[in-house]
Amino acid sequence: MKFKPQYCQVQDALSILVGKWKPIILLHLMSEGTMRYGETKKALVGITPKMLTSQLRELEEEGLISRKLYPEVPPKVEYSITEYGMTLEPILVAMHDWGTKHVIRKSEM
Amino acid sequence: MKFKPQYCQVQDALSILVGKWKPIILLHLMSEGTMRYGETKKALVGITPKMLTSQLRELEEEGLISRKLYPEVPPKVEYSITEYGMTLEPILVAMHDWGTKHVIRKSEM
DNA sequence: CTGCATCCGGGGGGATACTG
DNA sequence: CAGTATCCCCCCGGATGCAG
Repeated sequence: MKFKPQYCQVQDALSILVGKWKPIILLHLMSEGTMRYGETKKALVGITPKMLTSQLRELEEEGLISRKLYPEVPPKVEYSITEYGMTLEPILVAMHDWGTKHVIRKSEM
Repeated sequence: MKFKPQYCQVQDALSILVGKWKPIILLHLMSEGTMRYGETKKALVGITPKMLTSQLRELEEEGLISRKLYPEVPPKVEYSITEYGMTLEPILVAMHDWGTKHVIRKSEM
């Protein structure tokens, strides 16, 4: 094994992904490319506007996604993943694979 | 891209790894195999006994690590990673790789 | 040596209502 | 359409002290 835990930056990756909706937002943007606010809201069943906005803002501040505002009426905002955001793909893929293989049976608890 | 976000279990993996010290504890146990309580405490600079215990307990409850108590005086407790815990290795490796490549410059902020 | 008990503060996240 | 504004609760994580 080639870990050097003492120099471990695992926490950095984790801190970026922590947030109830962040990983799934990133996955959506990775596969869809670009999505509008309402589009994302429909995709994330159960999310409140406040949460969606805050999660998007934090992802944007980290440089993982970009926000493009069209000065129109009605308003139009598009979110897309950045190159930097794409670097997280291997992690999300690993988590996605793990999640599908090791389904947690919380419904039985 | 082969994601199906609507069936996404990414959150499951994330929820298991969330905890200030969990990833690094798992990495240590993955590389060392077995560690005593005090050994782990020395490895995790700055952790308090309470936190170490709580994180270990939660990892144990998830079935990721196992706890072996030796009824001796003084007490001796050994923690080791389980097979189930090892299934998280790809995720932690991915996060570790990402972390070392994309070092976050928070010290400059 | 390996914990548990207690007190405490901050913030992530939920529900609901309102706005340019 | 794309968000704000408020209120509120839970629980993570820190500090300190005690115990078998």
